[in-house]
Amino acid sequence: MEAKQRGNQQINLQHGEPHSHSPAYQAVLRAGPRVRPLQQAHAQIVVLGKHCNLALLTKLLTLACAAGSITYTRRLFLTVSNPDSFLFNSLIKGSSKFGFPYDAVWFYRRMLLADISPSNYTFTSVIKACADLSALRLGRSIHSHVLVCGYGSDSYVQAALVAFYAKSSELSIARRLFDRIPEKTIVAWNSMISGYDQNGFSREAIGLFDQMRELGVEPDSSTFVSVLSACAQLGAIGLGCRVHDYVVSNGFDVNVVLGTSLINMYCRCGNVIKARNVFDLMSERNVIAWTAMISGYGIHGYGREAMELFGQMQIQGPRPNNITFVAVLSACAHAGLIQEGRRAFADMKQEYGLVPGVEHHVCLVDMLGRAGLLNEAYQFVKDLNPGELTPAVWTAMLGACKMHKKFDLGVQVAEHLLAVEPENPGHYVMLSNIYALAGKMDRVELVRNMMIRRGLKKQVGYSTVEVDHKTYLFSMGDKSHPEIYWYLDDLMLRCREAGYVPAFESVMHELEEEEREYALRYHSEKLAIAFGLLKTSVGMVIRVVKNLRMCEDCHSAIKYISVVCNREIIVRDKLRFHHFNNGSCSCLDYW
DNA sequence: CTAGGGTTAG
Repeated sequence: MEAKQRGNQQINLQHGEPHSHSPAYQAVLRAGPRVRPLQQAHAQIVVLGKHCNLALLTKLLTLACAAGSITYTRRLFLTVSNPDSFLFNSLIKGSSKFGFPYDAVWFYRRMLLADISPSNYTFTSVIKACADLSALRLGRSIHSHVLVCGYGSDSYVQAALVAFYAKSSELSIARRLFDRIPEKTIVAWNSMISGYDQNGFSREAIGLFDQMRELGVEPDSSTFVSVLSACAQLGAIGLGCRVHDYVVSNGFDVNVVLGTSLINMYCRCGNVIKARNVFDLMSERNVIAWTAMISGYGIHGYGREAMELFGQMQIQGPRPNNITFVAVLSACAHAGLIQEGRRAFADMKQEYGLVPGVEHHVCLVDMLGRAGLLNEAYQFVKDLNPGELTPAVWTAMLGACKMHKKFDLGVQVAEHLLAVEPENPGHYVMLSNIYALAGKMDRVELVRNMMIRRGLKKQVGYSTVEVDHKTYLFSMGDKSHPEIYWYLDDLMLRCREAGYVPAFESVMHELEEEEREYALRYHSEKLAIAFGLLKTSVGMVIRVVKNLRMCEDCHSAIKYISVVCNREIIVRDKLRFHHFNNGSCSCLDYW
């Protein structure tokens, strides 16, 4: 109320001359969001004896916050003798907006201690801070405070609460709250849809989007961003394209965020050309947009295109950051661009002053390892600081050992990993695969028993394929579509006639000899491809998404399938894309 | 003389 009255007064002042501002106020305005000038302006305020003027101090504090110096903001705050609700709301808003959620909460507590009642404005900001922190307990208590203060039906507070519960992984609470909103704003819908998406529930995100459309609620660009992200996760290019068409034909502005999600969607659904079209048409491109496009080339194995774009970025684009270099290095790793990768890693440190993290080390080991430079990879690992020797780096080293059948080192690394992360089933699978490659079946058995004793299971692999805008999911030995089995049996026979030889060593260790070919034959990606071939007409591309990495046998089999059926098959596995056509794969067996 | 809420990309 107090605020409203003061707001009205402000209207009367609107015709005042700009120079009616006091010198102290002008000094604050001139300083802008920069710490040093603000300090000088503060000194002036004190000299002029205006240090009790709350309006002036509020402006000063807001700018200090915007300048990114929360320490200075807090110091200034402590000099204010009797802060009012205006000041607190500005501070809470500023800290949560500029990335200081802890301070937002701290100021909120100070506000309560000062016996000043929070408003709906206060709550939206402090709930956002809780969401950023995933601070479930705190958020819950603030939620009850919201109800006590009578703001439970404020639409802004409701949307913030839905987002908060979703970001704290409490999706059912978020949903219950959402369902109870009688008049749902577009932001409430967006909060719930993005909540599903961010927690990996892509289908639920899309389902809610459909429901929203059925009710005639008009989506906005933020809705599209979440839906496109869900499409990207699922590889649902059909829906992705429809969203894109809708955006274009309804004249939505493709801003940086929306453009970047389109790029990401097209790349992860297998269409880099369309992604590049979107990139070229964007009027504003920031570091995130460039990085998305570079990473898109990388996961398709188009290393040269990735490096060319990166080169262009260095000349006329925004400054690359750590994430850009992850994209660049992994593009090099997947395309065998060793020299370029080494160079980029050096530039990252020397030219850009960036500090490589775990991901960069993993990329480098991966790159050297794939290329067969095992000694160099191992030397690189040994040269890292003890603190940088993370399991992820060793896992990359282990992958290289397996790929190049480096038995002794592989066993050594795997045993180290088992000691450090005994709960990670992936390490056991790797170790047993290495033993299997070396023909040490007694050891394979040993590792398998150890895994069982510790109650560990390997991750379940599954694949999806899109037919007529619907996605179908398959897991190994899946019996949901019996009609594909005879087809697949026949198909594999034709592949064998064309020269395909099953790679038995790719089978997981727990199987008996005679079961092996069947286990291979019914891998989820083969089932999904068989289904796709059966249900789509000649000439249509088969697109499959797998949650894990493809095995070597499937990779070889699919090359033959592409010949025997004369079809283009695109498989996205956990790491990258494989475009199969005419008996070869775009990864050139370099994966 | 002060703020003006919630959702969104690598």
